[in-house]
Amino acid sequence: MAHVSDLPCDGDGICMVCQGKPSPDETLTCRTCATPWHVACLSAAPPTMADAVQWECPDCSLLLVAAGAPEPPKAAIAAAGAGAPGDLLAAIRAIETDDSLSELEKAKRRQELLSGGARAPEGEDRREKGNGVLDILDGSLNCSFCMQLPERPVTTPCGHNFCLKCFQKWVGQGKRTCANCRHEIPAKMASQPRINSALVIAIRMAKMSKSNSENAQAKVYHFIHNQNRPDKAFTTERAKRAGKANACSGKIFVTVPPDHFGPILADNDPERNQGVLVGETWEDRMECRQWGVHLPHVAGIAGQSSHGAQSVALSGGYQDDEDHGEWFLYTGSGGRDLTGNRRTNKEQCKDQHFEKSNEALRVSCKKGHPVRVVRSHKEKRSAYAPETGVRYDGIYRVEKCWRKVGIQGRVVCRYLFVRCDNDPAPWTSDEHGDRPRPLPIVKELKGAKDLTERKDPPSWDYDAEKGCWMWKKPPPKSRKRYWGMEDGKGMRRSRKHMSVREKLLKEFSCQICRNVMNLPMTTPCAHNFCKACLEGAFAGQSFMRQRTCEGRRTLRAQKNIMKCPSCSIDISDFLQNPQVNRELMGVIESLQSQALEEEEEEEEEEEEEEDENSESSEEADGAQNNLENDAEDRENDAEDIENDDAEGEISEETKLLPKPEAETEKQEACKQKAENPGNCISDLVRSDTADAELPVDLNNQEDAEDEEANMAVPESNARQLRKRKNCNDVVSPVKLDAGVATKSKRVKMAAAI
DNA sequence: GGGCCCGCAGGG
DNA sequence: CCCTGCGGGCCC
Repeated sequence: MAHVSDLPCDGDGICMVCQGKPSPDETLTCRTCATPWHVACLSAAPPTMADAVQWECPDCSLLLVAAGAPEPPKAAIAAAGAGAPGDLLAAIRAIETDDSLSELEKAKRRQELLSGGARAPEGEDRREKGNGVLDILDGSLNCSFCMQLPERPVTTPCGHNFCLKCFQKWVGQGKRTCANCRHEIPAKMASQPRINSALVIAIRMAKMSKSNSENAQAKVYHFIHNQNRPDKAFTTERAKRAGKANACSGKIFVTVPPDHFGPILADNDPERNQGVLVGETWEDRMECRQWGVHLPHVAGIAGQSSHGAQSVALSGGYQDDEDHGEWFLYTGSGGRDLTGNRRTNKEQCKDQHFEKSNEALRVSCKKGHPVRVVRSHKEKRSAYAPETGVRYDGIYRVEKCWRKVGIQGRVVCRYLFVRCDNDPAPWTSDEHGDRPRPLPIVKELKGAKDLTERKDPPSWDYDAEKGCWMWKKPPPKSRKRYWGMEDGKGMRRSRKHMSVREKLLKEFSCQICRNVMNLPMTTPCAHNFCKACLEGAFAGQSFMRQRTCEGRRTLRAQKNIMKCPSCSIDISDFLQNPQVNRELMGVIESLQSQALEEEEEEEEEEEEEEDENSESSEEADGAQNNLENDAEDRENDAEDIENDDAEGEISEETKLLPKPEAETEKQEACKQKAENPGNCISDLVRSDTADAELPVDLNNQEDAEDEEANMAVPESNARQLRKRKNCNDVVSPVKLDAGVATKSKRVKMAAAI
């Protein structure tokens, strides 16, 4: 708009344009948001006194043209309790003229209205609609610009949420204050906003309908021996230094061949029988590799020049990369000086050509193969990169590729990737995946050479009838052998519903105390913590990552430096006036009450079930596997059932524990078979403590027990692995310990909830 | 934060 | 067998 340079007065009455302090006569107060503005510095001051009374500041007039929204967001305004933009204004004026309200109350109401309206009425029964979380999202979360639920939400340090695009537009106009409360937006956030993934999950949870169909299918397939690989990458003995830098890459958990194209489905995931879900995050490339998503642990492109490329990693290695989420421009590899002992080098000294992995990507482009994409936290310039670790973002296709002179002056290979996945991307609150979209206009194509575009129909394409992306041609035949486990026992394990309590812990836990966030705050770097953790007990301190002697990662308080506990970015400014993210808090509160209700319901159901035949489930499972009828297998089946339940509802575990004999028997067997009996003893001890603590509310665990609490969720999984290993072959204690560590450290952010 | 160094997997 | 590689830990 015209008011690019317009800025209001700050909290101290200082004009943000001229830095002077105008007298009351020289200021104009917006009738909508009540912000004072310096008349002399306005690009368009009202012509008459009468106009001045009715004057509306540039920000508010901007609000009403709904920056960033293609059309007036009538629906959102309707949801906020007003019928049209005019009604919204009328509502604001009504607040202004209400003498019964104090200035503070007025401001509060104005903000409620502007941020999408007041919360749902207190007395309303949320469950009646069957959409508990959605109700609290009824406007309270909306972006102040477009009045819709934030699309790719970003959170300002003052705790207000906006769409990424609206925010960027605002910042692009030179605005450096929050559109809601006028707090300053840090320069770093203005230039590099990061999507608040916890909020994405919250919004999607709210939007998601309850009809989550479970598609548990079992299929027979071949396995090859993968037992001789440790679960975790481990340090070689001859390495001079410890750590993953000198590591073996670890066991591959999925049963896809290394040249598998497309998503990794439940059929190929005997560990969990759910496949790799969009949004799943791992600590590093090694762990990402273990789930078969992107195999090379240094290279960015996985592929063969004669076959095609299966996956790419975006981790900020090439400055030419350009990320727009649903589409991005990728740079090929090569042309760098890697002489000596270097593995990477930022400097490009040679031209790139379509050869090796660059050619592999071109093959995928020509054939229209699906390419898996992971983003790493190392990509700092992209708003779509995860805050931590490596995240699977789904399937993309290479629509075009070409060569051009890169930023460093040498020729680079370039690829246009466009997303085509059946699941929504981790940054969008859409419930559905991609639809075919027109190709973006790429400016640099003008100066491109060696342009390659697909001529034949793609092998992976959208089926309009079925409404999903799928193979339209047979996928390229694998030239390699399967990874995978020798036994198929994992296949019988069915995917369990995740309880609301578990979802809460998984998606909304504070990264300091590891409990569900209490008064959540979002840092400018888009990490979320409890208010108390950030400013209370740890006031004036910050944290640094540190390894314990066992190699576990902990957070240690570091005095006098205020760095984000998650990413070590300086957040001193934020900590001076940290604000709670009320919207996120609303979602968490609602989920907490939902969890309580769910748990109550389950207790009732359990009581009912107890009357029925308690042995039937075990019998039924045994019948499915009549080919393997020996006693050992029967025992393993029982174990699988137990572990399934342990991974599911927490309350289920307590229920199932009245089987102490079976448990002890197995432990005894393990003890005898394992080289180091200590593992099994600790196993016993561990399960004992877990049992003892389970009835306690997980939220109330002491900080000192953090590590134990951390272990509690993935433990059952790790325990099962260890048991299985112990019963199948003899494993050295080093490998066993390593297995536990991997499981406890893996960050999982399953997008499908 | 930058430089150095390491093992490893995979392509060719 | 050699070369390549958008890792990762540690030291400075």
